[in-house]
Amino acid sequence: MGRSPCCDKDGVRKGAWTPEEDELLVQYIKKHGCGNWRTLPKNAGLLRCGKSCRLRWINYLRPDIKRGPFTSEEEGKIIQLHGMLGNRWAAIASHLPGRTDNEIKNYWNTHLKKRLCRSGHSLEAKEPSFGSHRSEEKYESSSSVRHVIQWENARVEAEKRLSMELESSCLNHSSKTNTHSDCFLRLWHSEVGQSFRMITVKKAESDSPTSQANSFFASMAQEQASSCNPKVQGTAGSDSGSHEFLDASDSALKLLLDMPDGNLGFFEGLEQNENFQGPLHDRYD
DNA sequence: AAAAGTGCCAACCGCCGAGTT
DNA sequence: CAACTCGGCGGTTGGCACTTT
Repeated sequence: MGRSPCCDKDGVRKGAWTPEEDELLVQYIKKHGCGNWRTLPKNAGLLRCGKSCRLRWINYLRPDIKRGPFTSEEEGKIIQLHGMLGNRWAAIASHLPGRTDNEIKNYWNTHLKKRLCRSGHSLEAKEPSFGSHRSEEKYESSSSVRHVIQWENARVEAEKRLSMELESSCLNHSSKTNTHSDCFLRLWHSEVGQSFRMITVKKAESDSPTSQANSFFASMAQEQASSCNPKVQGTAGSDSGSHEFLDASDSALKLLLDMPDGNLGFFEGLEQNENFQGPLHDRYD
């Protein structure tokens, strides 16, 4: 079931788009819409492959594209969403109107990732470089977002360690890994992790003056919780239900939120807890 | 002033899932 | 049911702009 190339390599232009090409593409789409990307370049008189046209339109020419630097609110959203969704740029972009997945991916790789790595183990101790921009100061001051960054760092580290461990366990023909890192990942995907995300949202709502913009996180978290865990699904729709759920995990979450950086020893005890059964159990066991 | 190094981002590439034939 | 097309996605890269030496 091989996949043929989307266009003939011969006679197809590559590289940067010229203003003339942009104009042709915009005019064509304005007139006819973007129905079939494969035939579009031919019909529009462009020597480009359909994919290239689609990308150019989506990432650059679309009228609703938002230009200019990312706001601190957008940065915060990206960090939180990346913490929840990982590298699912399209999903992240769908929550940031006017921003493209490519733009967000680039922004993450060139700015946010480096910043998070740099701040890595010293988030509590303010580094001068970290707080050099006003936007950074703003979200650094939000404890909820700071906690998400902590979690994001820990999660990325854990994923890294886990992949190394899985690799070495494959080499050693060992069937099971029960380590620090997958302990963290299970916690992240467990009810406790999910409720942490929800509480973070609630905190963000009350911390920030732009609570309306943050309210979408609540639904995101609910969505995540219900899709990840059937136990949560039953209560996801009702306010009272979700409150009960939050109350039940409250003490554990207080511990989590106040946990000093890198102190994963806390998780060891939770492994005994029956609630601490995230989807990763199925995934890695 | 020029070479080397670095950062950034637009665009490409290859893979995947859904839909169609 | 297999073969195929298409749109979409995420990872990667080429080249330009800027900074440093």
